[in-house]
Amino acid sequence: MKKTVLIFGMLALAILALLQLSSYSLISGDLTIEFVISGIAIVFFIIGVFIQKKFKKEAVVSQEIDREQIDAIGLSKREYEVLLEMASGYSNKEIAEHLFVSESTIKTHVSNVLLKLDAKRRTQAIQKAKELHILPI
Amino acid sequence: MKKTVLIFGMLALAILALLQLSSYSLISGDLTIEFVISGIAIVFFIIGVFIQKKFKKEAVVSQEIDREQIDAIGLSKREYEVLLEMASGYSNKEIAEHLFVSESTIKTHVSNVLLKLDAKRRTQAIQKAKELHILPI
DNA sequence: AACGGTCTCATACTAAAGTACCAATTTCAT
DNA sequence: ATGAAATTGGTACTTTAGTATGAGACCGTT
Repeated sequence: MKKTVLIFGMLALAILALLQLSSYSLISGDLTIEFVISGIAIVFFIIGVFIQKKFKKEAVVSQEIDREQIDAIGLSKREYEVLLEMASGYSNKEIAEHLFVSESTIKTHVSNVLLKLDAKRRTQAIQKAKELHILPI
Repeated sequence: MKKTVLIFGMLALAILALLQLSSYSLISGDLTIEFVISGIAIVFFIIGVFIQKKFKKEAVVSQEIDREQIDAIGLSKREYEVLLEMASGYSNKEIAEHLFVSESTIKTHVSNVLLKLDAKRRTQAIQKAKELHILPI
């Protein structure tokens, strides 16, 4: 995040410098008008591409999760937490430790998640959850 | 695809027209140099953003799988196939049926995949594979 | 021809996942 | 406050998953 700010700051400076440079070049007559304009066009085109790329990457990574879908399915808060842990690749025992409950409890939650997502295995549940856009990434 | 070509053609024409227009404007002295340059900069910046967006949209949907990563990890062709099936949520038995081999064979492949991805469970393997960009979406 | 790698399959385990039922608490809205 | 839903937990059991080990068959390379 700090990196982004830094890059944008430097970019802004570069743009200003470029504008100044081209104005002076034109006035002093070192370069033709067409050449300068073409240069400007190319540089700003590249900058546009670059910035869009940067934004897109961050937008895609933090893909929206469909909260309406979650309670349309009927997943409770706790069950959803367990689903997230499952999707992260943790075992029932590990999930139990993370959430400070017993493994039995996790098994109950997992079974409920499988029922509600109509899945036979946790891997299938994860896949279905992904298709329903209720999982990050 | 035909649409894309059309858009690009019209864009190229627009760019040329813009360049011509600004040259004439400058020569005839209707506009100041700074104004024209700024205008050009803004327009081309927007064009850059637009084009990048167009390309990205198509690229993101079918997110690239990093084939180099696959053999950097040392996954064989068959092992990767099994990994894909795992990620789709299938059981070993189902994968065996899909690939026309025995469940024993699948177990062997799965074990190898887990080893190579340094995972303890298939869900963890899937998660890691996702982070390594070797899985579609 | 010999070798390494891959793919195949089997047996015999251990470990984890998942099911079925039951039950006590807690939470929360009507 | 009362009832419904959610959370927690347990036992007992079945089913998958995963490990370890060994081995035969195939393929391409040197």
